[in-house]
Amino acid sequence: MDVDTRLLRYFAAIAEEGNLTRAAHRLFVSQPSLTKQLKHLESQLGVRLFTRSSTGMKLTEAGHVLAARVPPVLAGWDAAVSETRGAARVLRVGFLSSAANDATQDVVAAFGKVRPGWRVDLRQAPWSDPTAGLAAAEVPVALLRLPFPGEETFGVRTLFSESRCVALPSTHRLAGRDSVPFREVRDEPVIVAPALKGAWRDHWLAMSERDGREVRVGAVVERPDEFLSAIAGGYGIALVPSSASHFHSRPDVVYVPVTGVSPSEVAVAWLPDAGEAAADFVRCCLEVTRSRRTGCGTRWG
Amino acid sequence: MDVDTRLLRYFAAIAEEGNLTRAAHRLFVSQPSLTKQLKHLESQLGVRLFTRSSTGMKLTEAGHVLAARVPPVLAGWDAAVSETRGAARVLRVGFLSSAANDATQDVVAAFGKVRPGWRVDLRQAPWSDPTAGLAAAEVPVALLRLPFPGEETFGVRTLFSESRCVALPSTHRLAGRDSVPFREVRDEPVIVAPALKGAWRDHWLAMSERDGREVRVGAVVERPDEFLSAIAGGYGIALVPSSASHFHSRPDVVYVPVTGVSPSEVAVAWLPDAGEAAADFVRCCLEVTRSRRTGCGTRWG
DNA sequence: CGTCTTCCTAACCTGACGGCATGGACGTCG
DNA sequence: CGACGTCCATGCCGTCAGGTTAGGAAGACG
Repeated sequence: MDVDTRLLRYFAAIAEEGNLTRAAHRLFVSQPSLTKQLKHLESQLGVRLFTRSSTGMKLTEAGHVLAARVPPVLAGWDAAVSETRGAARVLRVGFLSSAANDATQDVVAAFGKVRPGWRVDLRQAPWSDPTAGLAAAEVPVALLRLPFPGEETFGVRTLFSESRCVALPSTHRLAGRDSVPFREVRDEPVIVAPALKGAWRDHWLAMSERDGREVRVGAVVERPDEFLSAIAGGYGIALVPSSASHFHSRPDVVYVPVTGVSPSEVAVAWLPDAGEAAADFVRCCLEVTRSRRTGCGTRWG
Repeated sequence: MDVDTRLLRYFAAIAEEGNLTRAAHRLFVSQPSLTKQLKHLESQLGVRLFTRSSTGMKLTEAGHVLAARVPPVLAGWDAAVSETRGAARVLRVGFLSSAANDATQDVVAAFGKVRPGWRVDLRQAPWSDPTAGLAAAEVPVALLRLPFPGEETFGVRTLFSESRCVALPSTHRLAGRDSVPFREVRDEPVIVAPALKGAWRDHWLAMSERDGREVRVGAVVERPDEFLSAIAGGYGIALVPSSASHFHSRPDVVYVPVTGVSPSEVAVAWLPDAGEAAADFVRCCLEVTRSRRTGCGTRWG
C-alpha cells in the first residue's frame, strides 16, 4: 500500500498530540486538511486508527500498533536520504534571499577546505517558506531568519543581528527622515505575504509593539517584485531587514531605519539528524561570521 | 524529505531493471511518467541517481546507496500495514464484480469459523483494475480472473473455470444461435475498457484466435452500464464470462456461448507477505469451491 | 545508412490535496 | 438551563501533481 511519507508524519503527530487541532497547528496545516488526510489513511488501511470524541482523539488497538511501527520506518527513510546525499558528496543548503549575502561565498569556501571534494548546492527558498526547506527536510541545513515556525525542533545558531527598516513609497510623508519610531507608522496599512503566520507574522508585523491595535492589510503579495510594486504604489508599508536597501533598491521605494522594534537575526539552522557535513557547514558559518565581526569590521548585508 | 512510497517502488524497479522502458512496463505506467517521477526524486534529493544513455540506466554511486536502503524501508512499511490490519482483526478482500458470486458468502462464513472475531471487508474493485486492488497492495487477497497483469508476482490458486460467451445486441444476425464459433465474430468491432492492456487485453480480445488480424474498436467504455449500452446500441460486441448473462441481463443484449476460445478462470490471489489470515481465507476458498464442485453439483456463476 | 531502441520534452487532462467557511456534537460555566 | 467554547466533520473551490499521448534526439546494430 502506497502513501506519502508526509501522511505518516501527520499520523505520528496526531498520535502524539491526541488532538487534531493541536497537531494541525504543530504541522502548519489546517485542521480540516488533517481530518481528511487521516480519513484517507484509515480508508486505505480499512482500519479505524482513532476513536473520536469531543475531548480529542484516542488511538485504537490497531492505531497503537501502527503508531509503534511508523517512527522506525520514517527514521529508516530519513537515514537513507541522508546517506544518499552523503554518498554524492553534496551538501544542499537552503537559504532565504534575505539571509544570504557576500559572506556566504566565504562560508562555502571555508567548507570546501574542510571537506575537499564536496560540493555545496545552494538552494534559494521560495518566499512562502520561511524555513527555507528545512521544515520539509528538503535541505539538512539552511540560512534563514529568526524567528521561524518550528524553530524549537531544529538546531539553531544565530550568526548576527541586523536592525530593521520600514519600506515606504518615495512620496511618503516620512520618506525623507533619517529614522522613524515604529509607533509613527504602526497605523499604516501593511503589505503581507500569504505565508505570514504565527510567530513569523508577529515578528514582521511587530505585533508586540502595536498594543493590540488591529493590523490593516494593504495588499497580499506572492513575490518580491509584487512586494516592491505594492510599496511603491502606496498600498502600504512593511518592515524589512536593513540589508533590503541594498538588494531591493528602487527609485520609488525608500528604506528608513526604524526604532522601537527588535532587530532581526540571521541564523543557520539544521535538522536534528543532519549529519557530519552539515555540522561542518555550521562550524564554517560561525567561524566566518565571527572573524568578520571581530576582524576588518565588514558588515554583512 | 517526504515522498510517496510509490515513488520508492518506482525507483527500486528502475534500479533492478536498469531500463526505464522495461520498468515502466513492469509497473504498468507509461515510460514518460517514470522519467518525470525519477527526475522529481533526483531533484528532491539534489542527487543524480542514474547515468543515462541510449543503452539504459546505470546507478551512480549515490544511487547504489539509495538502492540498498530503499527495500528495507518499503519492507518495514509493508509489515507495519500488515500488522496494523491484523491487529484490527479485519481481512480486506478485493474482488471483481464478475468474480464474486453466491459462493462468496459461503467462503466468508467458513472464514468466520476458522477465525472467530474477525471481520471480512469485501471491497469491489473498479472496472479499471483487473487486480482488484492487489497490485496497489490495497488488499492482501483478492478474488479475480486469470490472466491478470502482474500475475507472476503473487500467489495464485484457480478456483474454477467458466466458458465464455459473446455479448451481442438482440438484433444481431447471430443473436438467436445456441452457440457461435469465435471465428464467425472475430471481424466484428469490439467494445473495450481503457485498462485493457497486455495479457489481460489479449485474453479478453482473444488475440490468439485472431491470426494476427487487426482488432477494430467499436467503443471505449468506463463502466458496466456504458458497456451494455454500447453493445445494445450496436457499436460492437465483446467476450464475457458466461455468468455475465445472470448479472447483466438486459432485453436488448443477448449472450451466446462461444466455441474456440479458452475458458476464463476465477482465482484467488494474494500478496507474498499477506499474512496468516489471508492464507486461511485462501484455504476457505479452495475448500468451498471443491465441495461445490464435487458435492451437490451447484455451479458457480 | 536505415532501423531500432532508449530516453527526453511538450501539451493536455483528470483527480487529489489544501484552504476557507460552516455545521454538529459534546462539555463547561455563569 | 441556556450560552459559549472546544473539537471534529463536511462542502465548495482553486491549485497542482501525476498520468497519458504524441513527437523528437542520440546512440547501437545489421
